[in-house]
Amino acid sequence: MHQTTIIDIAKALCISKSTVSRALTGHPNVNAKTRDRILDMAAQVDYQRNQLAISLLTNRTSTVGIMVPEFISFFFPKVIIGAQEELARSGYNVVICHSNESYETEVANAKALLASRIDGLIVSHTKETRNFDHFRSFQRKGIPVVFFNRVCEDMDVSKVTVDDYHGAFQAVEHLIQTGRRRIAHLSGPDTLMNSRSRLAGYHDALTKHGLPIAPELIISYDLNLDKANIYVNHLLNLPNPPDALFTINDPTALEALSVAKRRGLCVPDELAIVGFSDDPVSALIEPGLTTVSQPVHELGQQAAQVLLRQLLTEDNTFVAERVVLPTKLIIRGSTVQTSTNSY
Amino acid sequence: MHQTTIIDIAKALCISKSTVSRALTGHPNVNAKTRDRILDMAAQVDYQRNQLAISLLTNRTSTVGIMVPEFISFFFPKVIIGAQEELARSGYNVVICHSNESYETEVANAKALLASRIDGLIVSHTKETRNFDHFRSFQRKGIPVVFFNRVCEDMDVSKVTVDDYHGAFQAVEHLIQTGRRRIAHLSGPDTLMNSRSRLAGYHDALTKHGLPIAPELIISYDLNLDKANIYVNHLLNLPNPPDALFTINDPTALEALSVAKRRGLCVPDELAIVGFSDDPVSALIEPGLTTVSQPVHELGQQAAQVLLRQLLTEDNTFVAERVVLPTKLIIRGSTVQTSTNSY
DNA sequence: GGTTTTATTGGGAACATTCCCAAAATATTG
DNA sequence: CAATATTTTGGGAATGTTCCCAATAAAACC
Repeated sequence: MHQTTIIDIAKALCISKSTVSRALTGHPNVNAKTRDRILDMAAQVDYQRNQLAISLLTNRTSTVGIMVPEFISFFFPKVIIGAQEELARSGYNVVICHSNESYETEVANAKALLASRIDGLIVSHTKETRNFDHFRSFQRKGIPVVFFNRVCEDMDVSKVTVDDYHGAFQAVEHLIQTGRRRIAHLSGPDTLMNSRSRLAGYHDALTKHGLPIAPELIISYDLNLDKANIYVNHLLNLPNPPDALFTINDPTALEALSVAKRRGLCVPDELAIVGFSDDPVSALIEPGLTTVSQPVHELGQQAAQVLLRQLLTEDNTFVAERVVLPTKLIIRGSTVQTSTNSY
Repeated sequence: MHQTTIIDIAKALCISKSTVSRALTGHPNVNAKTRDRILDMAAQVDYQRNQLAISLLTNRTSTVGIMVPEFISFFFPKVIIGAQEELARSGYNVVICHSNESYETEVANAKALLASRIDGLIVSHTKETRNFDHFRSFQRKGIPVVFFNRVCEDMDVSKVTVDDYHGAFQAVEHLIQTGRRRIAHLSGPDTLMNSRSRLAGYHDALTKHGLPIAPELIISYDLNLDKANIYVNHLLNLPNPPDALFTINDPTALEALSVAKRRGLCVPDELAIVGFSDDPVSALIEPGLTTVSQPVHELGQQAAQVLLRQLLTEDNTFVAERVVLPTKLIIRGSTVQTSTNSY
């Protein structure tokens, strides 16, 4: 099926395509009467410009790609919305790819985005990603890349994260200050920079307060929630079990909470639990989950702003930016006995 | 910055662009030796085909647009994933637009998708949408449209939904069978077809069991969660308050649950609550929320399959399909006293 | 070795648009 | 009214690719 083009309009009105183009793009050098006739005709045939042709000619798509590993959790959608709002303000469209935590899919998505000639890329990589060549392709071709949340250390590109180290440090310090001494950490895979940072925060908080690092209390897992309860049970079955658990994220902490309940453990008295992210669910359940909240929407905004700055720097003078947003410890019933269980 | 083209490769090897094109597209009529040289060179310069040029020429983008009103809740992301899996299998890319429940944004998104020449559209409209002309544009231009979840009655296009009427009917019947007599309904805006269907199911269940329709117990609201508690409180403040509440969706039901708790009402004894959708949170809270679950992932799959069938029917012989997926009532503590509160 | 067949290659149109430059039409000036 | 200035219009190149058709090169046949 043929879609109406400016040539169709030109023929119908017996004028040249140049004039039609001028009228439709709002160029001033066109007679008012002619312009009206053209606009009328365009409306009548429901003309829609062909962005493909324009992008091909101008070598700009006004489209930014956003790649995320998943978007079932609240986190990535909210980041995307933050970024999108910011990008829309500057006239950029967004195409969203989710890799389903699969490296293969991520590489395929990268190729597709490259072929579709996006102007920039905002990305959080999968937990499987060890090789970043598919992202370096963008860099080589002069397409700005901004990493967020899960960033690649080795690439000289802009990165936007929250202060994972400090958030974890605060969380663990809170557990120590409320009297816990055997604090376990259910960590993420070491492919993830934020996972490593949180582990470092955990480590340093213990050390600062003179507590030993117990390797048997540190478990790194692949974020596959189905397996979380296995690891939590393993920890609780230890001869000398932990009195507190700091997890890589809230879903894991919620699993832990459910395991603790199933085992008849009293939370927070027998086991204190702290998550990371402040998932909306964490405030709804009982006891409420103590967690490290991060400015999710702002994360997206900042990533977009950094990218926009780079898109506006046409020459190659742009230097990679590093943005670190603050986290905040939210204390709820999973670490501190609350007088009331109501909301 | 200039990206490598087949012409660059052709010049470098002193051959014609036609031969390069043939080699890269896997056309058989090219000398094996020449092909190897071309593929080597392409790999060396990290050549990426320009999809814009190909799409312009072939008049096909192999891209499907998916428009949703929001994607913070678990529902739409999961539908999108279902659809995307299915579409990827047939070699289609997906571009996702969310309208943030704004009609203006929806129209703007539709224009952008039209300009970017998507091959097909899967859509759930905003709660503000009363005029569907921006979707008729696609139809007129021969671009297949499939509505899901929130469908437009007046358009002759394919539609995929769950059985909202029956789901609501079952939910209300369950409330009646467990002894409730004054059942309130917190409904969605009447712009939404599924909202109207659920209201009809509520209505007919009451009628079937000889219960009166009490207009003061039916409130239609705009799904703005901040206001939900106002309406719930209003209902509970009635001289003759309801003993059960059926809500348009789970987030609303969760708000109601929280209001009931704040008021010191015992759920389910003094107030039974049923939601719709089976949000993951509904199983985690206490009491668990009784709700009507829908096959979310399958909804996306089916929408994609219907669209794919239409995309393969090149002539105009395709007739609109209507798919209705079954719902299932999940009974939890918010309507029936459970012996244990554990998971 | 010449002729026919087959394999391989190159040239150019087409896709829809913008933008530059020249041409034409109109308006302004002396 | 002629000369000049201004407005308005049209023609054509360019964007990167595929595909058709013709041209060339190589192989096969008599």
